[in-house]
Amino acid sequence: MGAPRWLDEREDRAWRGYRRMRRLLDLELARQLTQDAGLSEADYDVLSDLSETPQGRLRLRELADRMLWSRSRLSHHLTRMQQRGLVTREECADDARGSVVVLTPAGRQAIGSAAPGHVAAVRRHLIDLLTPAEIEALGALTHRVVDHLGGRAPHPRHDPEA
Amino acid sequence: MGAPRWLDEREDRAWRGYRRMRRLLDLELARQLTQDAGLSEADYDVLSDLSETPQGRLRLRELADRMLWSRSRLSHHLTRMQQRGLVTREECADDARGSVVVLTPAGRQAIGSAAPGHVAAVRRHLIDLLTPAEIEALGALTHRVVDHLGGRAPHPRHDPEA
DNA sequence: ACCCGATCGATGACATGTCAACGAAACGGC
DNA sequence: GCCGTTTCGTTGACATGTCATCGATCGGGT
Repeated sequence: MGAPRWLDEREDRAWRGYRRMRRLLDLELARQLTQDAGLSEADYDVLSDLSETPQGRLRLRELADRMLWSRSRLSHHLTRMQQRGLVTREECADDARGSVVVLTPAGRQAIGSAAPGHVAAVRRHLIDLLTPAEIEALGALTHRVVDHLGGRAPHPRHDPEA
Repeated sequence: MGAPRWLDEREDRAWRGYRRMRRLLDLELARQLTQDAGLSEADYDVLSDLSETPQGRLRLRELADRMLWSRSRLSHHLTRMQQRGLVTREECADDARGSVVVLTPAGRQAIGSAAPGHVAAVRRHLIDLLTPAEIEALGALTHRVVDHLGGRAPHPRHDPEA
């Protein structure tokens, strides 16, 4: 590679802003969730994805893929959530290797009461600060990047080699 | 609070896109850094911030604040980086409590050889996928959010109480 | 039916991040 | 100067994430 093309002033501003926003937003949303609902962001995401399915049940593998988590991470995390009574595991009917993650009533309750406050915080600290055009632009740009990156294997897998 | 104002379709698209982009970009950049330079993103950020100062030296507290890290996290991380010879600690002349983090030659070397590849990856997977208008918008919007959130205490401190 | 490679999920060792507590030093009112 | 408060950085216990590995099962080719 020749001389590296550094970021110009505008690019640098966008990149730094992005990273700083990321961090601050994370801290604030995590703080809000813990305080108001006793959930971590990870907990919230698991419950949220589960509750978006009609039955509140998903194969572990399916859930991991949707969340872009490793199966290992999800397995560990579910063990902890299970101990708190938010989810349970069931054996999978059509695949004896698999297990199904199931939302418990307590889990439904938890996500139900956490969601309004969380969404309000997302609005207060992000969405409501943006113009409609910016929201549109953010949607477009992030999805473009996701499509660009998403083509690759969903997980840290060794690429097929060049 | 009354009925929660959920996100409408466009807002939801932006929010989900943001979170997915975040995750994918992280995975890819971390992969690239580890593979090509043997550094984690955390390592890179520490070295990067240090190398942006004229002397390659910063008070621990100052560095932690810039990075939005807790002092504890930074202290732990520096211990590990120190063992790898990337940084050292020196006593602080004007404040006997303090310590100064100093970039070693090896640290300079590391960031120097990692930077081109890292910037190239940032371009390839983000910046170069955006139009100039989008870069401008991203810069504006992120900085607005940062200003909004940044007013609060830089760290998980108990708020002065209402 | 049988193999062989791939997939599923769990697990343990280890890396990293958080949180509360600490001792030392600095600051500020008196 | 002295005392109480705050700040600085470190530390240890613990929570969380990663990575390599495992046993079980699945599935396709023959």
